[in-house]
Amino acid sequence: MKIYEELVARGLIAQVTNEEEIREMVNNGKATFYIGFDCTADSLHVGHFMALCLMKRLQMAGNKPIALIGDGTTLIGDPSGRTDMRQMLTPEVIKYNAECFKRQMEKFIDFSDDKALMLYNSEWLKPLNYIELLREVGGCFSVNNMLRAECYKQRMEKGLSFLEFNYMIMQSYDFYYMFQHYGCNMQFGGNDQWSNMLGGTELIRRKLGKDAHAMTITLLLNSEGKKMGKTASGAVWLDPNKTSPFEFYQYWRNVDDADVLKCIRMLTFLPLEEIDKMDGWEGSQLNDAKEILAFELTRMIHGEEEAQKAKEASRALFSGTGSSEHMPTTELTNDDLGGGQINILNLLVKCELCASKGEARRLVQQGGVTINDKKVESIDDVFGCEQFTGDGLVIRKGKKVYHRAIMI
RNA sequence: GGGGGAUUUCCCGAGUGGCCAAAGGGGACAGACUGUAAAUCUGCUGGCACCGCCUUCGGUGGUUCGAAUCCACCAUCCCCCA
Repeated sequence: MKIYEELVARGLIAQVTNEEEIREMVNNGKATFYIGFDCTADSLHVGHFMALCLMKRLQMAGNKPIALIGDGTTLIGDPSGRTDMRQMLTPEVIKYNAECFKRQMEKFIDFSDDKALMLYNSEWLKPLNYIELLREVGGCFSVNNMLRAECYKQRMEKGLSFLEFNYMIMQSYDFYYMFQHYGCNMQFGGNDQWSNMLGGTELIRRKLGKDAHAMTITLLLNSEGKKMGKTASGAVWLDPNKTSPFEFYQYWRNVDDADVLKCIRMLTFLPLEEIDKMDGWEGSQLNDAKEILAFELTRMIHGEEEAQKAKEASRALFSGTGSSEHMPTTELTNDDLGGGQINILNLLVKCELCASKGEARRLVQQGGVTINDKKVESIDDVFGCEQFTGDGLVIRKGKKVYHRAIMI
């Protein structure tokens, strides 16, 4: 099976400009393609990870990836999929974020020997002169068409500033520029980028009379149609300091039954034959598939060792043996235990398991807190400092959240 | 530039002078049931020293014994006309 067919079989491809030509290109390693990354945060997240995987798959098939760090476009802000204007980031923050991205990508994509490129679009966007730009490419964009684009449509009611309206032009210019200077003949991106990407192929066709291609990656949606990779507290990050390997593992261990196989297919590098076998799994057997998914992804991002640890910690906790070794831990000091003891409510707040004492009170009253396998019955329970020595206390909130508190 | 409308707690959305920490829904969280799944049912959802007090209804001032509600100005957004 060739790479293009594999991508289709994995359900990764959403839309393409010209299937025949694209298949021909990628299957024969003739594509130089780029994926843009807007540096709006200081770490990549799961959505980016899909893009990175795709880059890697195509790179393995002999194609040349360009990771485009959008430090220039981020100055404008992409309105796609947003109902509000993005917060404006300062150039310093953008620069810092771009560096963080770079470090994470290098672990994943092989940039040696020109096998892949990393470019920054500020390089060519910043020197642009307004009048010159308008004269050069302004005529190639039809405002009528732009307004019909899906990414702007949803903003027509809420309001769209001229600043954001220009995002498509900047992104198109990126493609146009790289087409000419780096031989970049294809663009990849999330399906929500489709209209922006077409802007680029259109610009190249009008200005240069040449064909360039675009292809979008299926957005990873769960069975309810929501974007995956998000938790209540925000995105699932690849940076272990922002989302610990254990949390990362647990996120995937907990996906809905309906989504497991799709995730394995789209995100892991397991051979398709192996995945097809899992397709027949049902009921609680799917738990094994979830474990495989969680392990594979954790391994790819945090390495074999961390993945193994996360898996063991998870198994230990949920099978009841309660190994506290890899659990998130809060270290308490003497100050926290004024008078040699601490109240259950303060303890929960201190460990950041609850945002306020009121929330902690509620939680305890509803029977949602267990300490060392014993349910906390009263909001007046207190714990003396001697209980925090050694392995400390294992606090369980609800069914799945484990936390350890120790004294230092 | 002119005219009309909007801004409510995580989100949507009721509320037009006291009975408002603010209906209803969604989401989140917890309990029961389970397979660390889904569905369902129940509870819960500003803070605290919790039968009481404190801080919230875009911002700032004002009217009033009392304001999310009335007035003035400012900000942001939407619609219509240019």
